[in-house]
Amino acid sequence: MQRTFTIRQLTKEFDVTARTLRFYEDEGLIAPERRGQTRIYSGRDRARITLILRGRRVGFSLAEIREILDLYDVHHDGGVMQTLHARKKFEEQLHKLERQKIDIEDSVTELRRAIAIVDDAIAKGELPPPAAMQPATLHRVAAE
Amino acid sequence: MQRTFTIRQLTKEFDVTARTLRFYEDEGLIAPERRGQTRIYSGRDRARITLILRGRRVGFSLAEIREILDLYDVHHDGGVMQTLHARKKFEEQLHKLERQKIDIEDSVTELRRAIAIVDDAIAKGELPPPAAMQPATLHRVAAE
DNA sequence: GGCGTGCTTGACGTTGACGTAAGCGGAATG
DNA sequence: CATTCCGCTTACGTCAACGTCAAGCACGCC
Repeated sequence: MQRTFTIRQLTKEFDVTARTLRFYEDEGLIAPERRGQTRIYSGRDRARITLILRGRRVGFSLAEIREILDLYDVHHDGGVMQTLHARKKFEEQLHKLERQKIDIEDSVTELRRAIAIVDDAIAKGELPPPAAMQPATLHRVAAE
Repeated sequence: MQRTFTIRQLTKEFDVTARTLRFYEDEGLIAPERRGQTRIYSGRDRARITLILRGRRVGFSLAEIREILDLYDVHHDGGVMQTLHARKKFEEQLHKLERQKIDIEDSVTELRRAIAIVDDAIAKGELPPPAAMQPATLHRVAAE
């Protein structure tokens, strides 16, 4: 099992450009070692990249992602207050995510409905009835 | 029950600025009527705004949102080919959302774990043990 | 008629998240 | 030894999604 990674390996694994990884470093999100000039990424760096990219996919800004990463870095110098503050921040992120989950589930059911309507129309009469689906779906949303 | 809305009503309801709604109009995402100069938003416009904002919250770009809205607008002039194409697009969006849902669920369980660790540390010995949580969580991710 | 208030249309500014181009430093390969 | 790959840095460019003025009309009201 490999303990360190080159920048190329990571760009291929995560499908991002080297520019992106260097940018994240400039922003202080990761801090790979150097052998001379060359960056050497550790497993920890790799783990952080995983978090960053997943955060990105679910719509977090880099600033928010930085906050989360910082929370994981609360170490020895942190008193109880610090720890409690971290806990609060974690919960905030949690709530945001759960809200997003609901949004996604709503969107999913809506898309399933739309697909079902399309399938129905195709199955029945080749061409779908003119205004069958667009008012139906949109006004259901409007009703809420 | 009211059938039309002013721009102010909608900005308050959705907590966005008027600039944002006008911007969406410039981008062709909504098309309110006019009484003279003034915009009059219909229930359909309102429904589309709901979709736009929900899309935004789950991380879609306006371009992607536009695509989805366009799909709902496939009407009378659409043949079977058009309809099938729409169906395909719907399914693409569906897959993207389901992928995001997994990302979110992963993040949620991770956050819950982190919170549990914090709580544990607080409950046991006031100050959390120095390097208890940060390597634990980050290396679990790295292990995958 | 003057005043404020709300809505309008430009046009330019801003922020985040990178892309792109130019040029240099090693190292490996023919 | 010259070339060809990476990789590095510095600096400017870009695109999306609005924000922020500036300036103007239409109105209701005192």
